[in-house]
Amino acid sequence: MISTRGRYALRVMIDLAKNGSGDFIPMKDVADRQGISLKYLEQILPVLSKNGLVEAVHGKGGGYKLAKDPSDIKVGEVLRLTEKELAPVACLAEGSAACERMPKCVTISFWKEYNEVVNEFLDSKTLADF
Amino acid sequence: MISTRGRYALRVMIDLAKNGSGDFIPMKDVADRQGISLKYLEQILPVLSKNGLVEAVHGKGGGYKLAKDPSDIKVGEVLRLTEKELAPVACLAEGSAACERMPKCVTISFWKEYNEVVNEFLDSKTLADF
DNA sequence: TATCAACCTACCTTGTCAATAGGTAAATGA
DNA sequence: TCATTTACCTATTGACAAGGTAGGTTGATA
Repeated sequence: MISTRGRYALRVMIDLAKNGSGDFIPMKDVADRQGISLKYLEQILPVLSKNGLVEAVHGKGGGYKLAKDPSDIKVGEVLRLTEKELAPVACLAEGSAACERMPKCVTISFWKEYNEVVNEFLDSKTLADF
Repeated sequence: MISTRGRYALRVMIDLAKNGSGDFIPMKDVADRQGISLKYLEQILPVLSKNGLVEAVHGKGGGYKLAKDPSDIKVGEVLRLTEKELAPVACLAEGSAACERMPKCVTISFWKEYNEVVNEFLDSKTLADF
């Protein structure tokens, strides 16, 4: 089950793509339109700006806007940044210690394939598809 | 992230397929081989026998065995029964109340497609593939 | 009839989810 | 210069699920 973090992030990005006319949009507007707590969004978005998916400007007249063309932003990028883990098993996660069962594990190659199928699908979709 | 319930269930099924010579195998043997708590497996397996994936026999000489040929048991069947939810979002789960945002939701068709991709992959694999 | 094994139910501990709350830093307009 | 706006940072909280443990009951066999 994808968590609200990832789902909200995706909705925000789509909202920015639709309502973005070049200028910066305060997150308060997006939160109102989407019916999502502003405070909650505020702790989800920094990771997206730090990784170059959106540009952020403080202060009056500031807000967010997409850093790239919607067709250049993959859904997979958004979810991998915001979702804690997309990998199906712990041993395939980012900084995971090697599993001791690894040598005789008969399921690892299956889970790797699963992971690839999911990520390929998510990377085949961009914000422009919405 | 797939939970241990689903992953253990899959490993048990593969174990039964490999060590099954036609007679019933006590779950204690499987638990020992796989290094999984017997008590935990005991609350995972009933759902598999109730849904006809394995046969169970009580008492001395009893245990479990696959109810069908390994090539006739899809990984998707095992995981859908043991995993609480495979659907990516709540509104696509089994007995879920309709989401009020549904009419104007722009992501629902995307999540449906995601769900189909995952389930098709899981149903393309059987126990015989391990 | 003793033993084995599936099955049922309750409980417990730990951790994550989904927020809420309060404050700080930066940028702008008046 | 100062008030306002907006992004960003850091707890804290309540609810709930994950991942077991524990004990007992039922069914089948030797």
